[in-house]
Amino acid sequence: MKNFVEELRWRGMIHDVMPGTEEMLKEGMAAAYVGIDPTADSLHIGHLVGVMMLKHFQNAGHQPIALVGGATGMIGDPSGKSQERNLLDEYTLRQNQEGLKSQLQLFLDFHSDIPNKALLVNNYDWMKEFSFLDFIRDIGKHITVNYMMAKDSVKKRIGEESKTGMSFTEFSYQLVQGYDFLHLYKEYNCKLQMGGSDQWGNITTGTELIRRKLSGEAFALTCPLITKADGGKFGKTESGNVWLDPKRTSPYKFYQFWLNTSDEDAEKYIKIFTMLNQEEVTLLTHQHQAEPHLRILQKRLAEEVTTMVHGNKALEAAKDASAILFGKGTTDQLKNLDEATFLDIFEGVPQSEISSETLNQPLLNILSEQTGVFKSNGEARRMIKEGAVLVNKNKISEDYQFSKEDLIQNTFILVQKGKKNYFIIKVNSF
RNA sequence: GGGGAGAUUCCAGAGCGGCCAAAUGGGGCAGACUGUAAAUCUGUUGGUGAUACCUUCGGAGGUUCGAAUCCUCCUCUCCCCA
Repeated sequence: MKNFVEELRWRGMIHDVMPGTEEMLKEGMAAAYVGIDPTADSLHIGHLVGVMMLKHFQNAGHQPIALVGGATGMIGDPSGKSQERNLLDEYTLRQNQEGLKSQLQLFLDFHSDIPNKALLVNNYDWMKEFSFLDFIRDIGKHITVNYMMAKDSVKKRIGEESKTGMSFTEFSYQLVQGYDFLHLYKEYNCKLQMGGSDQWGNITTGTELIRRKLSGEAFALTCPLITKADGGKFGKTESGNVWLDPKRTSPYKFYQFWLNTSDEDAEKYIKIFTMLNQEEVTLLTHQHQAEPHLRILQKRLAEEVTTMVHGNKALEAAKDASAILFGKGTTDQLKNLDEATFLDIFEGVPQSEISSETLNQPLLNILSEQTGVFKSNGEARRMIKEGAVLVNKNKISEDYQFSKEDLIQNTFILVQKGKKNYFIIKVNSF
């Protein structure tokens, strides 16, 4: 059995850990859980840290439990939810749960007969029948308001500078989450909850509850919140979240996301998001520092994560596409691609279709109204003036007019908005 | 229940009768420089038939030649007292 805490420690994945956790885990197989909000039917990379913790946990010979927060997710956003809405939500919830599970299987072993196979549970299952009265009597009784108020998450919300206040629902959140822990402790002998550092307060409410109600001992471990060196929010791009679902974020975009991390972040991320061992990471980091322009870390990071999530084939496709788009790709090369390769490379790149007659319309018209490359004529005009718009890799000016000459394989036009944003116009010729 | 403060463009936050599509900062996007990095500098950041017009400053009315700015009512938020 590997030392789980030690493993996370060198990876920089420990923010805080409750004393005794390491010792407890050394005693033998244990169970730990991480909560996931089922707000969508796909994970996004913000979830990945928690998932990786579970993966390492299973790797170390322990049993990982992924808890889908169906109940907690419902109260997380308390504004304006009617009963009807909640019913609908249950249906969505189940679907989301299925989506999440299929993705979690990429990381965790749910099926084999090993004793530490992963589990997926949904707190909605044990919360839905729990009446309010029963809850405040059986659970609320064990935790004082004073204790709950002392939490940072609460203090911040009721303090002087707070501008929004805090509803009772939000206040009770930590207790509901605490109960989850108690429940898993009883049902699965789960003694550890993990999560982001912002979860520390909620987790310790759980351990406290277990101690007061059952005189049991439970533990907490949190990882630092993932940040970017420039202070930006991790996991967001201009088009929103980076999802694991290839329908939401194409493998190409996914690959590009990791490839684009800054040097500083790449050193951190490769430890967190890949399974590479310490020697490999150290070696790669040294190589990278010696020749930073080769971006060894970013490439390896992108390869590892993309393979893990989308598989080898998708990785190769993403790399091919990247080479053509960012390598020394020229207009000629572009035009020489056969249709299959072209479509393959640009899979996931936004597309829109127009008819061949439309091609004769003014440039701005085509770029905004007809295809939605730009939100408005004004935006299109501005960007063209800035030299940010390329057609088939050539810069264009405002008086440019599309013609048959622009069609790749008689069908496609490749429009670039800046260096990184591609767009395909498919011209139907009939 | 009483008293006070407030709701502005993606966010924060100025503006308090015309010069306001609305300062400033952040964020976003783009250009230059580069290594598809960071930092830096520059431009841009409601819409259009663009020296003008249209829609926008919590909602609905009103005053005025003219309102984000004044008045009335409403909705919501925060703070203090009970």
